[in-house]
Amino acid sequence: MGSVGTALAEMTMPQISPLAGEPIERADAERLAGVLKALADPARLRLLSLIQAAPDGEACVADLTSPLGLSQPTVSHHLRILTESGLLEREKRGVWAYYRLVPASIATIADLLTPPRKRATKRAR
Amino acid sequence: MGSVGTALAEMTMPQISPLAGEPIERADAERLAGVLKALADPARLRLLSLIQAAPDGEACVADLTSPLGLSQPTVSHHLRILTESGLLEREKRGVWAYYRLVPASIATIADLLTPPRKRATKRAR
DNA sequence: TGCTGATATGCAGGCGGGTCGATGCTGTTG
DNA sequence: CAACAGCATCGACCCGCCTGCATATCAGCA
Repeated sequence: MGSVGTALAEMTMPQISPLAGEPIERADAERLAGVLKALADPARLRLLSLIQAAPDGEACVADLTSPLGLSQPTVSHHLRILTESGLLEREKRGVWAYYRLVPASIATIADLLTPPRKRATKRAR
Repeated sequence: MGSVGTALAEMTMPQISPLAGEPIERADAERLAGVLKALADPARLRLLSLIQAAPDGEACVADLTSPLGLSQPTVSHHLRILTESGLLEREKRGVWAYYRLVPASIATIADLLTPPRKRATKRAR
Protein backbone atom coordinates (compact mmCIF):
# COMPACT_ATOMS: atom_id res chain seq x y z
CA MET A 1 0.00 0.00 0.00
CA GLY A 2 2.82 2.30 -0.65
CA SER A 3 0.90 3.90 -3.46
CA VAL A 4 -0.85 7.19 -3.24
CA GLY A 5 -4.39 6.72 -4.36
CA THR A 6 -6.08 4.98 -1.47
CA ALA A 7 -8.33 6.14 1.28
CA LEU A 8 -7.85 9.88 1.31
CA ALA A 9 -11.37 11.03 2.01
CA GLU A 10 -10.41 12.36 5.38
CA MET A 11 -9.10 15.88 5.19
CA THR A 12 -11.42 16.69 2.36
CA MET A 13 -14.27 18.44 4.06
CA PRO A 14 -13.23 21.94 5.06
CA GLN A 15 -14.59 23.80 8.01
CA ILE A 16 -13.93 27.47 7.46
CA SER A 17 -16.19 29.59 5.32
CA PRO A 18 -14.65 32.10 2.92
CA LEU A 19 -17.72 34.29 3.35
CA ALA A 20 -17.76 34.82 7.09
CA GLY A 21 -15.29 36.70 9.17
CA GLU A 22 -11.64 37.11 8.47
CA PRO A 23 -9.94 35.96 5.27
CA ILE A 24 -9.30 32.26 4.94
CA GLU A 25 -5.79 30.91 4.75
CA ARG A 26 -4.13 29.29 1.81
CA ALA A 27 -4.50 25.72 3.08
CA ASP A 28 -8.21 26.06 3.79
CA ALA A 29 -8.76 27.67 0.41
CA GLU A 30 -7.03 24.76 -1.29
CA ARG A 31 -9.07 22.16 0.55
CA LEU A 32 -12.35 23.85 -0.22
CA ALA A 33 -11.26 24.37 -3.80
CA GLY A 34 -10.49 20.68 -4.01
CA VAL A 35 -14.02 19.66 -3.15
CA LEU A 36 -15.46 22.34 -5.40
CA LYS A 37 -13.28 21.11 -8.26
CA ALA A 38 -14.87 17.71 -7.81
CA LEU A 39 -18.26 19.36 -8.17
CA ALA A 40 -17.32 21.72 -10.98
CA ASP A 41 -17.77 19.28 -13.84
CA PRO A 42 -20.90 18.70 -15.90
CA ALA A 43 -20.46 14.95 -16.03
CA ARG A 44 -20.00 14.69 -12.28
CA LEU A 45 -22.94 16.95 -11.55
CA ARG A 46 -25.07 14.75 -13.75
CA LEU A 47 -23.72 11.69 -11.99
CA LEU A 48 -24.76 13.07 -8.63
CA SER A 49 -28.12 13.95 -10.05
CA LEU A 50 -28.64 10.55 -11.62
CA ILE A 51 -27.69 8.71 -8.45
CA GLN A 52 -29.90 10.94 -6.32
CA ALA A 53 -32.83 10.28 -8.63
CA ALA A 54 -32.23 6.53 -8.83
CA PRO A 55 -34.85 4.16 -7.40
CA ASP A 56 -33.18 3.49 -4.05
CA GLY A 57 -30.86 6.46 -4.16
CA GLU A 58 -28.12 4.24 -5.46
CA ALA A 59 -26.78 3.23 -8.86
CA CYS A 60 -24.00 1.15 -10.32
CA VAL A 61 -21.65 2.06 -13.14
CA ALA A 62 -23.53 0.27 -15.89
CA ASP A 63 -26.67 2.26 -15.10
CA LEU A 64 -24.85 5.54 -15.55
CA THR A 65 -22.81 5.15 -18.72
CA SER A 66 -25.75 5.34 -21.11
CA PRO A 67 -27.49 8.43 -19.71
CA LEU A 68 -24.17 10.24 -19.63
CA GLY A 69 -22.98 9.22 -23.05
CA LEU A 70 -19.51 8.52 -21.71
CA SER A 71 -17.41 5.40 -21.75
CA GLN A 72 -17.36 3.06 -18.78
CA PRO A 73 -13.77 3.88 -17.75
CA THR A 74 -14.56 7.58 -17.84
CA VAL A 75 -17.61 7.10 -15.64
CA SER A 76 -15.56 5.03 -13.21
CA HIS A 77 -13.00 7.81 -13.19
CA HIS A 78 -15.57 10.46 -12.28
CA LEU A 79 -17.14 8.26 -9.63
CA ARG A 80 -13.72 7.76 -8.14
CA ILE A 81 -13.12 11.50 -7.93
CA LEU A 82 -16.50 12.08 -6.31
CA THR A 83 -15.89 9.27 -3.84
CA GLU A 84 -12.42 10.49 -2.91
CA SER A 85 -13.89 13.93 -2.33
CA GLY A 86 -16.34 12.47 0.15
CA LEU A 87 -19.39 13.30 -1.92
CA LEU A 88 -20.18 9.68 -2.78
CA GLU A 89 -19.83 6.39 -0.96
CA ARG A 90 -19.18 3.08 -2.65
CA GLU A 91 -20.54 -0.32 -1.69
CA LYS A 92 -19.59 -3.37 -3.67
CA ARG A 93 -22.24 -6.06 -3.82
CA GLY A 94 -21.08 -9.00 -5.85
CA VAL A 95 -19.83 -7.81 -9.18
CA TRP A 96 -21.62 -4.52 -9.01
CA ALA A 97 -20.44 -1.35 -7.31
CA TYR A 98 -23.28 0.74 -5.93
CA TYR A 99 -22.75 4.43 -5.38
CA ARG A 100 -24.89 6.70 -3.25
CA LEU A 101 -24.76 10.28 -2.08
CA VAL A 102 -23.31 11.46 1.22
CA PRO A 103 -25.82 14.23 1.98
CA ALA A 104 -23.86 15.55 4.95
CA SER A 105 -20.85 16.33 2.78
CA ILE A 106 -22.83 18.28 0.25
CA ALA A 107 -24.69 20.04 3.03
CA THR A 108 -21.36 21.10 4.50
CA ILE A 109 -20.29 22.64 1.23
CA ALA A 110 -23.62 24.41 0.86
CA ASP A 111 -23.27 25.69 4.38
CA LEU A 112 -19.81 27.08 3.78
CA LEU A 113 -21.10 28.88 0.72
CA THR A 114 -24.05 30.39 2.55
CA PRO A 115 -23.32 34.03 3.41
CA PRO A 116 -23.94 35.01 7.04
CA ARG A 117 -27.49 36.10 6.35
CA LYS A 118 -29.54 33.35 7.84
CA ARG A 119 -26.92 30.91 9.09
CA ALA A 120 -25.43 31.73 12.44
CA THR A 121 -21.96 30.52 11.42
CA LYS A 122 -21.43 29.46 15.01
CA ARG A 123 -19.23 32.34 15.99
CA ALA A 124 -19.74 31.28 19.59
CA ARG A 125 -16.06 31.19 20.39
CA MET B 1 -16.40 44.00 -30.79
CA GLY B 2 -17.07 40.93 -32.75
CA SER B 3 -15.07 39.10 -30.16
CA VAL B 4 -16.44 36.70 -27.65
CA GLY B 5 -15.41 37.85 -24.25
CA THR B 6 -17.79 40.65 -23.39
CA ALA B 7 -20.85 40.91 -21.19
CA LEU B 8 -21.78 37.33 -20.57
CA ALA B 9 -22.94 37.44 -16.99
CA GLU B 10 -26.49 36.66 -17.97
CA MET B 11 -27.07 32.95 -18.30
CA THR B 12 -24.64 32.23 -15.51
CA MET B 13 -26.88 31.62 -12.56
CA PRO B 14 -28.57 28.24 -12.89
CA GLN B 15 -31.94 27.42 -11.47
CA ILE B 16 -32.19 23.66 -11.29
CA SER B 17 -30.69 21.70 -8.44
CA PRO B 18 -28.85 18.47 -9.20
CA LEU B 19 -29.90 17.16 -5.79
CA ALA B 20 -33.65 17.45 -5.96
CA GLY B 21 -36.00 15.55 -8.17
CA GLU B 22 -35.26 14.20 -11.58
CA PRO B 23 -31.80 14.24 -13.18
CA ILE B 24 -30.62 17.54 -14.56
CA GLU B 25 -29.96 17.99 -18.26
CA ARG B 26 -26.67 18.54 -19.92
CA ALA B 27 -27.11 22.27 -20.44
CA ASP B 28 -28.06 22.91 -16.82
CA ALA B 29 -25.15 20.82 -15.64
CA GLU B 30 -22.76 22.85 -17.76
CA ARG B 31 -24.08 26.15 -16.50
CA LEU B 32 -23.86 25.11 -12.88
CA ALA B 33 -20.43 23.64 -13.49
CA GLY B 34 -19.37 26.95 -14.98
CA VAL B 35 -20.15 28.87 -11.81
CA LEU B 36 -18.62 26.16 -9.67
CA LYS B 37 -15.47 26.27 -11.77
CA ALA B 38 -15.23 29.95 -10.97
CA LEU B 39 -15.40 29.06 -7.28
CA ALA B 40 -13.15 26.02 -7.45
CA ASP B 41 -9.82 27.83 -7.24
CA PRO B 42 -7.84 28.67 -4.12
CA ALA B 43 -6.85 32.12 -5.35
CA ARG B 44 -10.42 33.04 -6.21
CA LEU B 45 -11.77 31.72 -2.91
CA ARG B 46 -9.23 33.83 -1.11
CA LEU B 47 -10.19 36.81 -3.24
CA LEU B 48 -13.82 36.44 -2.24
CA SER B 49 -12.77 36.06 1.35
CA LEU B 50 -10.49 39.08 1.27
CA ILE B 51 -13.13 41.27 -0.34
CA GLN B 52 -15.78 40.11 2.08
CA ALA B 53 -13.52 40.91 5.02
CA ALA B 54 -12.44 44.29 3.65
CA PRO B 55 -13.41 47.45 5.58
CA ASP B 56 -16.45 48.42 3.49
CA GLY B 57 -16.91 45.05 1.88
CA GLU B 58 -15.02 46.26 -1.15
CA ALA B 59 -11.45 46.20 -2.34
CA CYS B 60 -9.42 47.24 -5.35
CA VAL B 61 -6.79 45.25 -7.18
CA ALA B 62 -3.79 46.78 -5.49
CA ASP B 63 -5.15 45.78 -2.07
CA LEU B 64 -5.36 42.14 -3.12
CA THR B 65 -2.11 41.40 -4.90
CA SER B 66 0.04 41.41 -1.77
CA PRO B 67 -2.10 39.14 0.46
CA LEU B 68 -2.44 36.68 -2.39
CA GLY B 69 1.17 36.68 -3.45
CA LEU B 70 0.17 36.83 -7.09
CA SER B 71 1.00 39.31 -9.80
CA GLN B 72 -1.37 42.12 -10.64
CA PRO B 73 -2.38 40.70 -14.05
CA THR B 74 -3.19 37.37 -12.46
CA VAL B 75 -5.35 39.01 -9.81
CA SER B 76 -7.15 41.00 -12.49
CA HIS B 77 -7.69 37.77 -14.39
CA HIS B 78 -9.29 36.04 -11.39
CA LEU B 79 -11.43 39.06 -10.59
CA ARG B 80 -12.61 39.07 -14.17
CA ILE B 81 -13.66 35.43 -13.97
CA LEU B 82 -15.50 35.99 -10.70
CA THR B 83 -17.24 39.04 -12.12
CA GLU B 84 -18.28 37.30 -15.32
CA SER B 85 -19.70 34.48 -13.21
CA GLY B 86 -21.87 36.93 -11.37
CA LEU B 87 -20.16 36.41 -8.03
CA LEU B 88 -18.55 39.86 -7.96
CA GLU B 89 -19.54 43.29 -9.16
CA ARG B 90 -17.12 45.94 -10.34
CA GLU B 91 -17.34 49.67 -9.81
CA LYS B 92 -14.68 51.94 -11.19
CA ARG B 93 -14.03 55.08 -9.17
CA GLY B 94 -11.33 57.17 -10.73
CA VAL B 95 -8.29 55.05 -11.35
CA TRP B 96 -9.33 52.37 -8.93
CA ALA B 97 -11.63 49.45 -9.61
CA TYR B 98 -13.58 48.39 -6.54
CA TYR B 99 -14.93 44.87 -6.33
CA ARG B 100 -17.62 43.67 -3.96
CA LEU B 101 -19.56 40.46 -3.44
CA VAL B 102 -22.97 39.71 -4.89
CA PRO B 103 -24.42 37.77 -1.94
CA ALA B 104 -27.53 36.70 -3.82
CA SER B 105 -25.48 34.84 -6.39
CA ILE B 106 -23.51 32.89 -3.84
CA ALA B 107 -26.69 32.19 -1.90
CA THR B 108 -28.24 30.77 -5.06
CA ILE B 109 -25.35 28.36 -5.50
CA ALA B 110 -25.53 27.33 -1.86
CA ASP B 111 -29.24 26.77 -2.24
CA LEU B 112 -28.81 24.55 -5.26
CA LEU B 113 -26.31 22.47 -3.35
CA THR B 114 -28.54 22.05 -0.34
CA PRO B 115 -30.08 18.57 -0.31
CA PRO B 116 -33.82 18.35 0.27
CA ARG B 117 -33.40 17.93 4.00
CA LYS B 118 -34.33 21.31 5.35
CA ARG B 119 -35.18 23.06 2.11
CA ALA B 120 -38.71 22.44 0.88
CA THR B 121 -37.62 21.76 -2.71
CA LYS B 122 -41.18 22.17 -3.83
CA ARG B 123 -41.89 18.47 -4.25
CA ALA B 124 -45.52 19.39 -4.81
CA ARG B 125 -45.81 17.22 -7.92
C1' DT C 1 -11.52 -25.17 -13.80
C1' DG C 2 -12.39 -22.11 -17.45
C1' DC C 3 -15.41 -18.55 -19.28
C1' DT C 4 -18.22 -14.42 -19.17
C1' DG C 5 -19.49 -10.01 -17.45
C1' DA C 6 -18.88 -5.78 -14.36
C1' DT C 7 -15.58 -2.69 -12.74
C1' DA C 8 -11.00 -0.55 -12.03
C1' DT C 9 -6.45 0.89 -13.70
C1' DG C 10 -2.60 2.37 -17.16
C1' DC C 11 -1.46 4.93 -20.83
C1' DA C 12 -1.65 8.59 -24.21
C1' DG C 13 -3.68 12.51 -26.74
C1' DG C 14 -5.76 16.93 -26.66
C1' DC C 15 -7.72 20.90 -24.65
C1' DG C 16 -8.45 24.25 -21.17
C1' DG C 17 -6.67 27.06 -17.47
C1' DG C 18 -3.34 29.47 -14.11
C1' DT C 19 0.62 32.28 -14.12
C1' DC C 20 3.83 35.92 -15.50
C1' DG C 21 6.21 39.62 -18.22
C1' DA C 22 5.37 43.23 -21.40
C1' DT C 23 2.35 46.50 -23.11
C1' DG C 24 -1.69 49.60 -23.74
C1' DC C 25 -5.19 52.63 -21.73
C1' DT C 26 -7.13 55.97 -18.68
C1' DG C 27 -7.34 59.25 -15.06
C1' DT C 28 -4.53 61.97 -11.81
C1' DT C 29 -0.92 65.19 -10.69
C1' DG C 30 2.80 68.44 -11.17
C1' DC D 1 1.39 69.25 -21.49
C1' DA D 2 4.26 65.73 -19.49
C1' DA D 3 4.97 62.23 -16.14
C1' DC D 4 3.07 58.83 -13.29
C1' DA D 5 0.00 55.30 -11.13
C1' DG D 6 -3.75 51.76 -11.31
C1' DC D 7 -5.80 48.43 -14.09
C1' DA D 8 -6.84 45.56 -18.22
C1' DT D 9 -5.28 43.01 -22.18
C1' DC D 10 -1.95 40.18 -25.00
C1' DG D 11 1.11 36.52 -25.81
C1' DA D 12 3.34 32.56 -24.12
C1' DC D 13 4.55 28.69 -21.16
C1' DC D 14 3.41 24.87 -18.38
C1' DC D 15 0.68 21.91 -15.85
C1' DG D 16 -3.43 19.38 -14.84
C1' DC D 17 -7.55 17.18 -16.38
C1' DC D 18 -11.15 14.95 -19.33
C1' DT D 19 -11.60 11.35 -22.52
C1' DG D 20 -11.11 6.86 -24.80
C1' DC D 21 -8.70 2.50 -25.82
C1' DA D 22 -6.53 -1.40 -24.10
C1' DT D 23 -5.83 -4.22 -20.29
C1' DA D 24 -6.02 -6.09 -15.59
C1' DT D 25 -8.80 -7.72 -11.68
C1' DC D 26 -12.55 -10.01 -9.49
C1' DA D 27 -17.00 -12.42 -8.81
C1' DG D 28 -20.39 -15.63 -10.52
C1' DC D 29 -21.47 -19.61 -13.27
C1' DA D 30 -21.37 -23.83 -16.41
